[in-house]
Amino acid sequence: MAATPVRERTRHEIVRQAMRLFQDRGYNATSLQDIASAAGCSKATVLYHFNGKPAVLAAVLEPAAADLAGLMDSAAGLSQAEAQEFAIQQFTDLAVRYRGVIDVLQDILPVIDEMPEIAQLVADGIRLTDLLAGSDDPLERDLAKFAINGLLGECRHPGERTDDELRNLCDIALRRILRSA
Amino acid sequence: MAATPVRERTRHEIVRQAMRLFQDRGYNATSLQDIASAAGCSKATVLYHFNGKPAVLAAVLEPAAADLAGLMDSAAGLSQAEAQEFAIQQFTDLAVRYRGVIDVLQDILPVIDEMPEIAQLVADGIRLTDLLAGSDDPLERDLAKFAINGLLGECRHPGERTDDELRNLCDIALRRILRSA
DNA sequence: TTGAAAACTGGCCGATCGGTCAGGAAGGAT
DNA sequence: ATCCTTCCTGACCGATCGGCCAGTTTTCAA
Repeated sequence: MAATPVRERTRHEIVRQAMRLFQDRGYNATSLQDIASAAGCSKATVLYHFNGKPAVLAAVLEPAAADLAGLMDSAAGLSQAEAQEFAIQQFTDLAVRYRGVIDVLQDILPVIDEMPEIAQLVADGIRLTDLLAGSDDPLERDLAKFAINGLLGECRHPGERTDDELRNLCDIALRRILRSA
Repeated sequence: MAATPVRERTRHEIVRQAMRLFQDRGYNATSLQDIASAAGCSKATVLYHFNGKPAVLAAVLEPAAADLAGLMDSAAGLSQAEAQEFAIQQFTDLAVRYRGVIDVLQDILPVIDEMPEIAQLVADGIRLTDLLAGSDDPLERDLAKFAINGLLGECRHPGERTDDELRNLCDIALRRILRSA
């Protein structure tokens, strides 16, 4: 088969279990041993495939980071008003699609600046906030940050809401707080 | 002097330094040794005055918890509409007054249910959410939770905003999202 | 001044953490 | 079957954590 399937299979299982555990207990409360046990391998194997615990986190966040980066590219040539509407729609969609992953971000925030592995994701997130603001007014920018914080918190406790319910809630909340409906 | 001033003096210094460190680095990233060093005593002394690390956290949160509890008492006999307006004003005020303490709560959230020491604070916080909703409509209740999450996040990074700026931002954001202005 | 209570401390404990390393097992091309 | 690469592991390391305890110092009322 293409390249080495065994390598990818193990890596994928590690990432899958890490995502599940990060969601359940948070990043800090999940040890490499926890991930290894859940993935059916040894802790040394996890560290063979990933260069440290932050690298595992980066792998977990990678699909969301890639989608967000693509989203920001698409918004490049838009006007401020267009970009805001685009951001509301696409970010709501992104939040729903990666609701579990977003949940993981919660207890990384205090040390997120010390994680070069996800610096691009953070940078894109900040740019998205600017788009959401739809204005250079400091108040509107703060409100956009307020909205994102609310949305991040709302993605916690997955399973309490269906995807459609979450999508609807996010859309309403963003439009109320951003005054663009 | 009244009772034992030496005891209270040490306890107070420990709590003061713990609050500062919890704000700066977060609860989990702050060790008992860090607190002890900052307070100018030994780790054993911290554990002599407080029955474990969660007890230190509870002491740090205590003033805010007491004010919140009093606030909930005051709202007892109000109508739903009155209670909502009351909640918006008082919670904004509370958030500003204890902005540092609220910041501390952030990285406790994943395990907040396993901390009996602050169960009352959590319970009052949930009741406050109900008041803010101003309605039994599930959507409005979710939006209230959304607003609280946004406000919690906004209290992060103290010092970037003055108290008045924060108060104004919270008031505007709450009224926009709760549709009660 | 004295002696008991309160306040405090150094040293130690078991557990757990992320991470390293030498070497064994598995797998595929020849 | 051979051999080299890839994959994987048990054992171990140093550091750090929260917490405990025996014993010392300080405080203060009698």
